[in-house]
Amino acid sequence: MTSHPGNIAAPRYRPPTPGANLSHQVADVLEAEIRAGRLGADEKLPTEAALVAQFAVSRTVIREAISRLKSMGLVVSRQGSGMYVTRAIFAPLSFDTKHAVSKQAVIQMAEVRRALEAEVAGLAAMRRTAKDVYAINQSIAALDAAVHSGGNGVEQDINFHRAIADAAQNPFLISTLDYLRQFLQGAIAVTRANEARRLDFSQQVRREHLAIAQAISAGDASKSRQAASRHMNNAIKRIEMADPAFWEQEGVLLAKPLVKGPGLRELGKT
Amino acid sequence: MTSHPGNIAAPRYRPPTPGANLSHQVADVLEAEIRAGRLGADEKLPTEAALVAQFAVSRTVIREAISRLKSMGLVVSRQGSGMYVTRAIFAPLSFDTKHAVSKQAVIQMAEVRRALEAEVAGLAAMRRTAKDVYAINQSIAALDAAVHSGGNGVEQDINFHRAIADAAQNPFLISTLDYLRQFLQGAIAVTRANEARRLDFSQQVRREHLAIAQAISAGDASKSRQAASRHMNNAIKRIEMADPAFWEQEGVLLAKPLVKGPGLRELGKT
DNA sequence: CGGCATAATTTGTATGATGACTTTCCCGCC
DNA sequence: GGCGGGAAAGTCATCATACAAATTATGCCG
Repeated sequence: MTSHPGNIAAPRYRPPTPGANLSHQVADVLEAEIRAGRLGADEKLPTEAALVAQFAVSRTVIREAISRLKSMGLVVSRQGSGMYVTRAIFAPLSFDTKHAVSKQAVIQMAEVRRALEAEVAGLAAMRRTAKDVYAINQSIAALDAAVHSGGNGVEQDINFHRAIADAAQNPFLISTLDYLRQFLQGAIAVTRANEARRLDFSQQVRREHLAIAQAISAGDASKSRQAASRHMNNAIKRIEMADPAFWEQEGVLLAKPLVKGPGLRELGKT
Repeated sequence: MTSHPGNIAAPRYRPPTPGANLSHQVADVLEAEIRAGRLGADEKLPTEAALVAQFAVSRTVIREAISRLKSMGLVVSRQGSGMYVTRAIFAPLSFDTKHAVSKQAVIQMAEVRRALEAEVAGLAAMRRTAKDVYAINQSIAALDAAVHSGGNGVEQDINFHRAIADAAQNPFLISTLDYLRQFLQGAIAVTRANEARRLDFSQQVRREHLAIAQAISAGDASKSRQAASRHMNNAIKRIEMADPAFWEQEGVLLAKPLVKGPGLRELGKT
């Protein structure tokens, strides 16, 4: 508490989240209120002035707290009217990876992916259009070409699986797989690098891909599921036998930025 | 643009996200910078003063924009030092449900769940401990008791599946299923309400649950997968034949608040 | 060259003022 | 009495300034 004049501000102590700044604390309290269901389904929050009084902090703090809630989508505000609780109170999914990501974590994520890849393969077999089949075969060809020209084919590998997901016609499966890919991209790169050094590995991966594509093309959902599941099983095995030294380094599977520009020297005044 | 004295503020126009307030726009630009990989791996952002100059807005706006980025986990700030880009740049998963959630969307989400429930059942069969088996059987008993005493058993149904997920020993599967449950909770309630009116439905659900539990208990991964998959398949069918009138109302599967308290009358001064 | 006090820098918080937009309410008119 | 219009109050958005608190840089002195 500061000692500015003109602000009496009865003494208060702050149990919640002691190691954070004020706006963080206020935001946490308000978020808890909203998620708990108090603080109504759709109607308005107390005004800024009221919150200032209740929390005994400045408008700055209140506004930054509200700003957080707005960015979470829990609150919308209309100028001149007030601030309103949104009813879209779904907490987003965000894997907890604060401790350095271990090999075990990658394998566990790959287990999630195994389930989803089997599902999309099965659905793709039932729902694929001629265009889907074409896209899948195209992506295999692109992968072959990339490998043949010396690339690691990570991007093409990803596109292959994405093409299958597209054929499954389920946006939620697609976005969930996209989410997982953020974490597994690094592992994919490692295993493909391994495969590049072992022709037999590379060939086997190609056979697995072809098996999935053919089963989907034939419309055999059960066989597609099996083929995809087997592919992911083997992928997990390949991860496990990857260079142990690789897993030592910090932040293995963190998506690396692709480019590194000049910063935002020229921004803002667009 | 205002006409306050003392702030020259060269004329500027703002193409990005025209229908939003300034802090939102600034936050969007900065977020794009960070996600694009410009604006470094770990080092510091321009100071607030510099951003004020570059964007030609007030410090309030800059701070609220940064506040959003902090709540997203893209930025951390240390008083006296500066603001730093975090390297945890994983975008969280957040299903797009802005258009009224349709029956089709629920079924698609249930497809995602089908894949994951089969996976957890299979893993649970391989990894379950004696305690896990006990917990699963307990949850079935609790569900029976709830139904017998006239409840709909939604909570117990959820606990049953959660017990299985726990046995699978994969935190990422658990959290992904928890995420899905937010959306499907409403649908679960509806189908269970249906089952309550049809004794044969209720019995079949119970048989399906028992089949899963027994397969897990026996350590038969393959059978567990099949049982779980079959259960979810039937669940989807039960959703499809649910009262069509139900799907008319707005925001069907939105998790309803459990309690509704007095608001934050007494908050802040804790 | 090292250590320590001090200054400069930078984020955190508080406060007041103004603009823009919305809602409410009152007052005159029909 | 009802209704429309406009003023007034309420509210969020933005700007500006000041000070506090923490960190970092500086420079003096031994």
